[in-house]
Amino acid sequence: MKKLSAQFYAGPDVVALARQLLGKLLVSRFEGVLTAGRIVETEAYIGLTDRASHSFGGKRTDRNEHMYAAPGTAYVYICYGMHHLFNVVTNKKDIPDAVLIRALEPIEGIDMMLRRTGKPKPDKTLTRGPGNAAKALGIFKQHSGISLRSSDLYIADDGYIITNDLTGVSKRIGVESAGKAALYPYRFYVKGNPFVSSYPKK
DNA sequence: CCGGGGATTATCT
DNA sequence: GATAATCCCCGGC
Repeated sequence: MKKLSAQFYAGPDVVALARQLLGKLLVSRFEGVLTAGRIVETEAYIGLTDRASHSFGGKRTDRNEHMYAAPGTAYVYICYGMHHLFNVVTNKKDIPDAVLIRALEPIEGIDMMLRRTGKPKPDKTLTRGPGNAAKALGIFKQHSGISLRSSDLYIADDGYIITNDLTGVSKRIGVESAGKAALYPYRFYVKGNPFVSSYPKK
């Protein structure tokens, strides 16, 4: 099991990277406690040209500043006033592409995840959805800007493979107001996995 | 299982 | 003052 390389995050195609992050392990080691989850759902945001992105058109504010950081940086922001959402910055510095981690399958440190989320016992809602996933790993807005090559928060490859026939693709969730961009097929998920936040309607 | 609506506040206009 | 890359609970089927 090894941390993803700086070169991985520097890839120029954020949509391809979102697909490749499926099956990887997101690991946090805050306060000496290891918690880890397998990534089972992601979404790509193409910073400059994607109306659903916080950095569309080159918009740059205090809130989204870390989208412009070096590849392999964490971008965490608060949504709906209460949820902390974790993203992986990719491409080059000053190109604000990012991948939103939408769901995890709990792997390690489940007791700690329960304590953080206040849930009485593990169930499929523990790490389902981007707000829950970040909460279970103890990721908050204050972690925005830290490197994913650090020892506190990183993504690792343990050799687990998500085959193409297990990979689902759909439009992104919660971006209805983004016009045409709302229909782009930039969401990837592991078919049949109970921690995936939702499945496309028939 | 599915859809509707309230919660709750940082951020931007 | 309005909006938001969400979640949970509730009711209906």
